Amino acid sequence: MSYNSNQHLDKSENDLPEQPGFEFTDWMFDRWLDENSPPLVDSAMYPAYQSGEIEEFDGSTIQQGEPSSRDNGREREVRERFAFKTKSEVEVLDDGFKWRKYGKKMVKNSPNPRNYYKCSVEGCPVKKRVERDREDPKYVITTYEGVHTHESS
DNA sequence: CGCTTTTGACCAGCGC
DNA sequence: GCGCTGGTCAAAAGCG
Repeated sequence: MSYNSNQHLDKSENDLPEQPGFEFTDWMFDRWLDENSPPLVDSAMYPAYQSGEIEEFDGSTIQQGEPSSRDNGREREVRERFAFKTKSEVEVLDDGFKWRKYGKKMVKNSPNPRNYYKCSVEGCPVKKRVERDREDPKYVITTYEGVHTHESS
């Protein structure tokens, strides 16, 4: 497969999909945000990722990366994580799942808060994190963590 | 009424 | 140790 994750898709805000029930398409792009970045994952892969059809990208497993300096040799729970950036004025994008917000934090180096959500379906472990881009407030950064154990809606 | 959101408290890891 | 930071909990408030 050949996804071009670095390509900045230039679409206007009018191109935002209808809600509800929009699908992840190429108007989004994604990337990991910290220096311990796991491989880039194109948001176009999301549906396949979600359904478990793919687990790899560019030969690397989509997960939380190798133990980094932060892990300091300890065991780390391996979870899938998945981030992308979106041009949007609304932070909460309806992705077909039901989310319950459970936290809000101010992050350093940014005037913007970060919001923590959890999937509210029975025992579903998926979490998501939403924040605005530090230096370009027109963008919203969404990070999914985990895989849904159920269908959407 | 049954959920969600809000919000400060709490906790654990890490650097000093 | 202590304090900072990022992540989570939970009690109360809010809303359909």
